[in-house]
Amino acid sequence: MLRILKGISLINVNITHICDMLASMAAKPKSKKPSLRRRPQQRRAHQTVEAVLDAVIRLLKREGRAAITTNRIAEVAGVSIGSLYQYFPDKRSIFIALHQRHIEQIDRLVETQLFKHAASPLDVLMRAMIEAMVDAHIPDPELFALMAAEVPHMANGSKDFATRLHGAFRLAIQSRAYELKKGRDLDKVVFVVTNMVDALSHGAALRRPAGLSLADAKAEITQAVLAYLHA
Amino acid sequence: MLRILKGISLINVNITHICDMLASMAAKPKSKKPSLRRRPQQRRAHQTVEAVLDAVIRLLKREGRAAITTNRIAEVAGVSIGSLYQYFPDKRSIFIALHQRHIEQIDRLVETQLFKHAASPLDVLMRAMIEAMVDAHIPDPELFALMAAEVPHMANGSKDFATRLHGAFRLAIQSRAYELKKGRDLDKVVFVVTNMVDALSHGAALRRPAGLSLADAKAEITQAVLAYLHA
DNA sequence: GTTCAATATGTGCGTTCGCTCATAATTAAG
DNA sequence: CTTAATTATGAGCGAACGCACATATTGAAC
Repeated sequence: MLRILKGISLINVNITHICDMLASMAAKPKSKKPSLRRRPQQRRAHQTVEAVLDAVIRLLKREGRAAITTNRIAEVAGVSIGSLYQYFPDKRSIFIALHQRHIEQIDRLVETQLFKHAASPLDVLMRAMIEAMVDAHIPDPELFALMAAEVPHMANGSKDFATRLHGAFRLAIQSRAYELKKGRDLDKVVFVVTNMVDALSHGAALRRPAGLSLADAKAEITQAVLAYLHA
Repeated sequence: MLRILKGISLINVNITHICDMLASMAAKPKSKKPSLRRRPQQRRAHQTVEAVLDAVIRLLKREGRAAITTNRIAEVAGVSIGSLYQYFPDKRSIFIALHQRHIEQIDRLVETQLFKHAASPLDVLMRAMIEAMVDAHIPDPELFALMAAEVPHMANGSKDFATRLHGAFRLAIQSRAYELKKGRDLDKVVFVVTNMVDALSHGAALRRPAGLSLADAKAEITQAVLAYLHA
């Protein structure tokens, strides 16, 4: 998870200046943007980084998007603004780090289901993946919108999230293609299923009507996906 | 100098009403001062307002979110910053107006289909609504994300967009409930269908894979929705 | 023509915000 | 202990931005 600034075995040159120089000089060809400026080595440093990321989420929920300023983040995190900038080169990198954290969480979840149900039929796997996805979006439903807005076009180092999710579902469906009716276009199917699950997961967490329980929502989403797959 | 931007406004928004709304909204704690914001009465005033709204879209597509500042909006619109603030009390109100414009466009589209297919079976109506929705999101796919980020919690005067879309689909499905199997929960069905159509419309416009034509995407979305409805 | 309201202009003010830097405190290692 | 690396601090700077205001221009009605 931690991106390392490679090649800084130099003695004690100001790392800040090196990063700034690299950023300004090679902004075009070097798309490799580390999310961290200084690599935390001690326990308290890790705590600082985590505190900052958590503070963003807390601020977002408590005071809304407009309140998310670097000074306020540091304040809510209980660290000084200077400490914040020891580890994050700029404000955007904070969102990128948060984004990566989220991506890796979802990624782990999906892969766990793929592995656990490696021998299960399509229906069982789909049900499991949908349940996992919905659960994953329950704690912080607004987080997705925040990151989609602040991390423009997934310009960070990691691979585009939608593409990865796409790949996971492609894998899941492709290996069970024999369960589908002959002649169905895999590209279309994967496109529709991925968008369905992603959108309905967010919808279930964020816009679920009052009278609809979470379990019922999951079941209904599953029904919809399976109905399409078996059409 | 006044430049006339010949953007074809998709809809015939009543700017007057928007401005009235904005004015009354600004006066939450009983403003002692009359509204400073002007209500456009002449043709050039309407052109100014439209030019501003169009400029936001053009800026978003050409230079991204970060470039959208009030001064830059005025510049791209070919209007002075002073003129901009003659009609919009603050920056956020620009996004609200844009949001309103978009909502009314979609609203009109959906209602048109509801009316046109008042006597059609569910399948025909659904197909028409899906095609209309996809078409509506083709011109400016990134606009949705922008407004979702800038217009927090749909705090404007009009009714929440998702709720209205929800209502339209409820109407469409409810009146044709006899086509559905007995015992299906209308709330669940409407929830799933609305989210499906909305998300897949955006997906088709924004994330459609290279090898998938628009027509094919529409057809596949329709198939998915109908498969679920007839499950 | 005259007159006044409506509209247009853009300089610049006040504020906010991202971020730097000099310095101090803490920890690790010898 | 000493010493050096790591981490923490926060006042404040420069830039950008939202927006007001004083002024100029245009349009409509007579």
